[in-house]
Amino acid sequence: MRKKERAKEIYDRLAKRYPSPEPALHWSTPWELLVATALSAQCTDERVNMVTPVFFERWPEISDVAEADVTDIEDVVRSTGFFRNKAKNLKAAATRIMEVYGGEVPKTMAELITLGGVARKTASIVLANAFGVNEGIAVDTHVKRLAFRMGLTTKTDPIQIEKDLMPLYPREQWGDVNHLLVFFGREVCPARKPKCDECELNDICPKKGVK
DNA sequence: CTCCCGATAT
DNA sequence: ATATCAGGAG
Repeated sequence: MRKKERAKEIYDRLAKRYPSPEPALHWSTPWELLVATALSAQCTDERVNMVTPVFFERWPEISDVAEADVTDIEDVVRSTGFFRNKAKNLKAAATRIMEVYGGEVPKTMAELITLGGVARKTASIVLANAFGVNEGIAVDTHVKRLAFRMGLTTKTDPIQIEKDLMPLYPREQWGDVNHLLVFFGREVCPARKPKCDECELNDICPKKGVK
């Protein structure tokens, strides 16, 4: 089976499994999604969802974060790991949004990645889910692993993987490609013990039973 | 390439 | 004890 056909088959089967995929992170505004996604680096979404309510109760507005003491932010986000980087980045991002973007989260990839701690992955998540804009495919640890195992890429660099994936799917599906691969990665094809015996992609998986 | 880094499963 | 979890920057 050709790569593009396999890519479509993967999407169709997973879309049937997950009819209305939505982010597992809890959020209600573009800023909240940006914060939640930034905190999710090397951390489970479950833990992020424990931290963000505390974060947004303490600093409800972007301006509150811009003016907050970095050590206070560190205390709140500590349990998500990389807490010094995350606290510093969020304060810097909030400050830049206030000073440069009039207090509104920018709606383009080019602008979003100028914020501290926001690269293509986080920007793609915010754009697709908060603004309904597909400028890229968010390549996180799950997308990276699934794309490799399913033979959709041979690369290891997320930017290169994204370039391999984008031509395989119509732009309007880019946001869902991320969701579907993330959910399926978590439930059926995790890093350690993939459940190949109960996998509905088993017959089209180049790596079935391997690794 | 290295470093950042806590929480949890194995 | 080690690997992994919705990454990003120097």
